[in-house]
Amino acid sequence: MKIYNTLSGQKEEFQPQGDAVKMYVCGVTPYDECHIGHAMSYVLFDVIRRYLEFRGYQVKHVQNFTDIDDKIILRAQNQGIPPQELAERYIQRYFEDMDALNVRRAHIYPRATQEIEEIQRLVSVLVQKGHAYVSGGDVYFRVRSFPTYGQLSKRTLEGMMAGSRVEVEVEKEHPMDFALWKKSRPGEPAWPSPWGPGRPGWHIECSAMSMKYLGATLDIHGGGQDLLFPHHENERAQSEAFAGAGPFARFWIHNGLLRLGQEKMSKSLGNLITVREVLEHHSADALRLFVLGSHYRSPLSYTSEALEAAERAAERLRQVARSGKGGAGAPLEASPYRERFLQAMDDDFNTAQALAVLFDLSRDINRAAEEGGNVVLARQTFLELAREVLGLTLEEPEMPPLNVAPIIELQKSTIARLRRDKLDWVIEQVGTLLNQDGVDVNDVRPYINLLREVRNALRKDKHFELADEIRTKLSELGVALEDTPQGTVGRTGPGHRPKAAPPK
RNA sequence: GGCGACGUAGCCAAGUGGCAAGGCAGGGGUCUGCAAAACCCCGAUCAGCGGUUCAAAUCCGCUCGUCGCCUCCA
Repeated sequence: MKIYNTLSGQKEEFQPQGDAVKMYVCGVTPYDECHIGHAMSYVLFDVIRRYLEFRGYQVKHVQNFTDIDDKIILRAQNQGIPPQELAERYIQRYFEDMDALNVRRAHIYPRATQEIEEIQRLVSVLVQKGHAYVSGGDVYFRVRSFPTYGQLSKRTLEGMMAGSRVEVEVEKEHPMDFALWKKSRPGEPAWPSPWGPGRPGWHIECSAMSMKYLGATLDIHGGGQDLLFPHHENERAQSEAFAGAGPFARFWIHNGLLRLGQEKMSKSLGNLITVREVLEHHSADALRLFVLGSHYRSPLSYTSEALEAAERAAERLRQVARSGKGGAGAPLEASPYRERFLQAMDDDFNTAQALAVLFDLSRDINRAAEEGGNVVLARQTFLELAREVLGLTLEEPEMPPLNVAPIIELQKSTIARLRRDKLDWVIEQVGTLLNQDGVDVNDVRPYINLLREVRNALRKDKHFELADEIRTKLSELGVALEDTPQGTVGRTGPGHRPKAAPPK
């Protein structure tokens, strides 16, 4: 298995150092909703973890919450609530969103505020070793004490200075020195420390937490490309300076960033689309397919059209998951597809190619089934790869919120016409059902089923005009009816909006 | 200004030296009462120019265009 390592700039053969793969992924700063850039990143690392596990590795996955920082403090002040309350709220949101996306939970979710002691221990040692110094209640890391500073992000101290957007601050020895510990201002959260009351700087919490839970050398350290500098560069410097040895991480993995239009989607630009918003209109499978359809190191542009295309692609895969078992003919041999899939994933997690294999397999399963071949085992392979590795559920999308009134209306008009056609036995059934009261969205399903039954009866008697009208109207309501040799099936969900949708 | 990435069919997107994956959309068929689904058939010489090579989307150079990081951000 080869993985592209940001540090070396090339693909390297991956082997964990011990029995378990030690994987640390930078988590969120919980002060706002998760947007789909987060979704992209965590879905990718979810697939990476899933694949490692699929390959037989035991994975220990740690992901942090940086639950104390300037933005949390500021926003909490604006809302008049304690910072911890704000952080807690968005941590819960994070879990809800990621669960909805079928992202496996990490084994440990440490939080910066619960690791203050460990953080202070690191800072103390760095000061002792001469890698950090105290300045007016702050503690700074001395970048010039770490010879390979800049190696990860491929830049030099000189180069960074040349940009000269760096503000020169008098209390620092070097402009690129960064805070390990920040003196608290009045009203801000503060913890007592040898350097006075304060709080951790950004970066140090990740070093403290990763080393505490995973040891001095990680197998994999992941995050978005926007964290490469300064966050990861600094993390690496302080961690290796602390340990007095390296590497801090054997493989650095960075995902490309999600764009909206021509720009990066980011909190600072305010061009956010939240995970929640997307899941209102699309299935989690569609979002995963959208993300996995391109390479994780490339930037990806979000458009609603792309999501809709992914939804239809998801529907295609679901179709395979739920279709028949084929016949008793020659079985479809799935191992070649499996091989190709693994080969793609082994090459730096080429999910786009792996997905192409899955689509090839889908087509061949359908074809073999049509020709009477046995596709039971082939489908098993298909489901295993799609579900376990790519984290797709392939389940029917949730019933969308349906407007009950038009469906009842449709029933009534159907009944009226049935009367005309003197199909008394149907009327009786429908009438009985209509007498129920307390109808709400959750009671819609039986009505649909009833209409389907009515329609089938009509079809049997060749009343196609009315049968088609029922189908068309249901379709407009977001309910698809498909006549198959096995009978009529009804489906609802985001993938079933009518093709020629009425003006939105 | 410094560093880096990218530019492949209508759209999205793999492919890094040897006849250009896959998805969506579109056209033509098969099946079906009709639809839907499914299956079959149909599409690009890879931003432009020059070079290396028997052979380049794939290597080198230049040009044009887009984006990212350099400040908080997955």
